[in-house]
Amino acid sequence: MRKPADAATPPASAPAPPAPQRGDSASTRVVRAILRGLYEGAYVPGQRLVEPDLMAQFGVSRSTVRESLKRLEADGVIEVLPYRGAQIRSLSPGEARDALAVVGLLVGLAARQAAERIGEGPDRAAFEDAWAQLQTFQDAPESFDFVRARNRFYQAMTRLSQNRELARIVPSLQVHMIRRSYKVAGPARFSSYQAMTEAILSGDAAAAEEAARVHMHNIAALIDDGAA
Amino acid sequence: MRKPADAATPPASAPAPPAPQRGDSASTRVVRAILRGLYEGAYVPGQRLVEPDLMAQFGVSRSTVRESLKRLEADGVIEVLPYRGAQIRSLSPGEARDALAVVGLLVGLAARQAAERIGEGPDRAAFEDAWAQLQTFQDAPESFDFVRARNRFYQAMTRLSQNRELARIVPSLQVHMIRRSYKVAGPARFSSYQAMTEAILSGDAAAAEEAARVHMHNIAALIDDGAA
DNA sequence: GCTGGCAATATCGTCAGACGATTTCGGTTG
DNA sequence: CAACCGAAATCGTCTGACGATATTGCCAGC
Repeated sequence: MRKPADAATPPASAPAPPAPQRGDSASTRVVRAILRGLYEGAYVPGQRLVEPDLMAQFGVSRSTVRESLKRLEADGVIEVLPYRGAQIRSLSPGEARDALAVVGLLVGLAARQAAERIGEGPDRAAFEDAWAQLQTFQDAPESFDFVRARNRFYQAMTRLSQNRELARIVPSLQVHMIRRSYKVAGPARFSSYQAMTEAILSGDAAAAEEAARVHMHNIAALIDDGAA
Repeated sequence: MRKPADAATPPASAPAPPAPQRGDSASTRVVRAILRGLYEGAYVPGQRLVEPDLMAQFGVSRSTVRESLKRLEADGVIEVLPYRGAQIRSLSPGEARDALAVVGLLVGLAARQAAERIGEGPDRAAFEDAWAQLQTFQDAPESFDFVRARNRFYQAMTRLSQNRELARIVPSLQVHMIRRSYKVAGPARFSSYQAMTEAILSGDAAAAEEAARVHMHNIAALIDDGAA
């Protein structure tokens, strides 16, 4: 339908069925479907997302497609250039390291404030739930559902921090971590999460911040090993 | 035209003329006009932004209005609730302090990386220009143009850091600082900027980061004085 | 054969109008 | 006076269209 294709259009086929998701809004469904497609490899960095194609693939109008693209752009998943459309952002190893430096600072702040304010809100139970959920993936292979559980874990932590600015920004950072799957043995990874969680639940702000930074530092080291 | 008004609709009149700005896209003009209106007090926190009103005020279609609202939401200027429209975000003193903690971390990182990478790119001249521009406001009263100059200063610094993640996020933080005008004597404020600039230009990463944190810490102190 | 320029095409930004969904408001009723 | 219910307001989405801009392919000239 379109030109032979652009720089990158490898998978060729539709990324996912019209998404049998819940009764969310149409643009939410499209966003989620694209994120899942991204994780599953249906979209690759640099690939262009053309509005007419997305209309056909998801069976929605251009209004909805454009709304979805705006949201994905706000989350840093795609780049939109005027009159040149949207494309999946690609992260070089150096950019991934830079992004992790940012994530590390903010997650560290979230962890610290969460520990400081652990007693104030009714969100403690939600955080414990998110942690329990995350743990169920300990021995499971990396999957999109694990990524979602991890995001919910960070979201619960951020909510615990009661810092609305963090709540606004952190979601837009988590998404990056969808793409690079950091191949690390389950227990090794989970020890970081566990340290963070325990420090937060016990109200030890300094330990919580430290655990978050160590965690991000470890991931950064993995990136350097994997592609440097 | 609408109901007698909502929780807050004080200024009543249109915030600004259709904006005789440059040849940017329509949604860009609307975004800028709303930001200016926000600074000039035409919009107050909590005020609702109703799409039909904005269509009339700026003479654009609803597509454009919605596009603009999405951008303002991504920048944290407004909040959009499903089926209930957009409203100017209000920041309590506590939330302002939280937001400043976030800004402080990120600007600190930007300053540090800018100092580390000062020699690499061709952006040094742009940063010096932005600093020179900012200095012209040293003895001028606080104005929207000053805010824009300050934003360009931070943007230049962020570009200098060559950290694309920061480049993506920092703009969405600057906007907050439009609203609370921190009443502080010119020279006192500018000494912070000067310290940051000199540290960056001389490549002193630690000093640059420290200067940025001190600057944000000072602002936070002003907030606590002003409304605590 | 290669390069520059121009026309055709693809795609985007914006506009106009419409309809159902959801919330909110105001009046009626018990 | 409080709960209920209908009307209005507003939003989310759809359809179709037009000009603006970028990209592509073709052709002429060197």
